[in-house]
Amino acid sequence: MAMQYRIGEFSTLSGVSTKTLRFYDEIGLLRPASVDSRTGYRHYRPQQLEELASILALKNLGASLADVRQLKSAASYGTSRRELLSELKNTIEQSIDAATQTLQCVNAALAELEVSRRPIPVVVKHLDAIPVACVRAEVKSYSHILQFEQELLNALPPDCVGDLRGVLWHRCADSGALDGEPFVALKRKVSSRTYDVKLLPATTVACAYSSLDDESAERSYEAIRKWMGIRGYKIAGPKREISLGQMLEIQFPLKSA
Amino acid sequence: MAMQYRIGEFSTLSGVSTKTLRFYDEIGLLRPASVDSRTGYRHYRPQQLEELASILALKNLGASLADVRQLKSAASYGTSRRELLSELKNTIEQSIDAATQTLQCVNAALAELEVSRRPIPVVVKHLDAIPVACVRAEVKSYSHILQFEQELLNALPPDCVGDLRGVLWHRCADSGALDGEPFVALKRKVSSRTYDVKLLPATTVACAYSSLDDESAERSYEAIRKWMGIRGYKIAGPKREISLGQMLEIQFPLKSA
DNA sequence: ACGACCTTAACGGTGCGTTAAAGTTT
DNA sequence: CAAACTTTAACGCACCGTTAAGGTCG
Repeated sequence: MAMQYRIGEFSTLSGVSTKTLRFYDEIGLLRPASVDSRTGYRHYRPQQLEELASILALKNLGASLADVRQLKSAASYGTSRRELLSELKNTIEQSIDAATQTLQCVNAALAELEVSRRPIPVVVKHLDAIPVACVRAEVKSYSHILQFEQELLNALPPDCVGDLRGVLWHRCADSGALDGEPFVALKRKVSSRTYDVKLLPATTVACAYSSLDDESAERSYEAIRKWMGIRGYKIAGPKREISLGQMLEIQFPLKSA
Repeated sequence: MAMQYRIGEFSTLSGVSTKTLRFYDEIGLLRPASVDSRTGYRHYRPQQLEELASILALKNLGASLADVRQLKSAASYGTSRRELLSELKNTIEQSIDAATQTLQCVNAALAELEVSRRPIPVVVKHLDAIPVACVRAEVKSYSHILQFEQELLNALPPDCVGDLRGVLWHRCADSGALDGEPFVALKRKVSSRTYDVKLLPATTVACAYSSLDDESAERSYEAIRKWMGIRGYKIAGPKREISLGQMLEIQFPLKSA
């Protein structure tokens, strides 16, 4: 008679709960050596302790149960095991990198709480390309750009103007002048000599919000700059300011990195 | 009229899927500013873009949605935010440590694949205390210990002998003699002069399996030693060998660390 | 009237923990 | 007979993605 255990004893011997053992049976990961056809009782054998140990060992290295099950049915044990371990290695390395990054961000957030009561939230976002009409202009003051925006709106047939509008800010060599480019989204194609029609490229941005006054906007700009600095991001193209009624959304395009 | 968006537009503006927005509504994390009572349509306002951003920012730092929701309803914003960030920091640090450990283990497993076709799995396990009867003996050879085990079994009333039995190996100063202590689990209390009755202490062990021959056992011993070395574990007490019919389970008690 | 929008409802995925109700063994 | 064991079944967790079936808006 071959030695065999019922599920409870196998559970205490292996340190794995009966629920887990039943679950492993259910998903075909570790089937009992035999099942009493009348009572349904599961019976395990000593060798299955080792089999279970090999499952747990892989699980402890981060493998999913699906991975382990797949490995058992694999043709060439050595090869696929190596592949699995390599994948696990990559996954772990990536997660360590990500966690290290996140840790720095948390530390930065804690530091910021010391100086600011209400830190300004910054988030990343992927934007699709947008067809727009726009005019580029150098202005001396921020409010001056609003005139150009109005002119742009007036020059467009009203039925093709989308809801989205804003300003692109190009880098100016601190010459005292601002190089802005108001734009409005287009619902359909138009063409004209008074304005440009182009496609704002798809991009990933870091963004934050502000109210309409300069001071608030400047705080948001600063928050984004700091945020990017911590994460090592670089700016990639003109900043965007999106009008949202009483609010402003400020976007810094990021290098895809 | 206050500016407001339907869920689809709010979704594209924020970069968060409509499904997620509905989910956040459902769990009370971000309620739309208003809901049309007839159609059920949700309406969002620009300010909620910022609110959503603050949610995403926390989520990106590893906070759970429950954490974020709790923070919103917290009395003292600054304090609880600091607490949350500190907890996140601890969690992240721990996960980095754990992942670093795991990474080393994966590397070790990869290295082992180069030398051994079938690595011996090693797992940790928590054992409860076990009441046992045992005799301690110095023997010259491993097989000699089996005689003591038989004597022990003969000396005990058969109805109090449990299924579990094995040998404790004490450290011997390499004097050429082995210091072993066969034991059997007891189902009820007994006492005698020919054997000791005591409680094997609860402990955490690293364990592996082998067949009954010396060579196989030695490979398993070596596997456990290597496994412990990588993880920096130290042994804490006599090793245990558990009889499992045709198999042997070898256990090294670990310092709880 | 058609397409693009919106709604609720329900399943899926990961790895089990946790009752619950009911049969089996000692 | 009671205690200790076993069985299946089903919900819960975290965070949505993904159909599905059916109203609403322009």
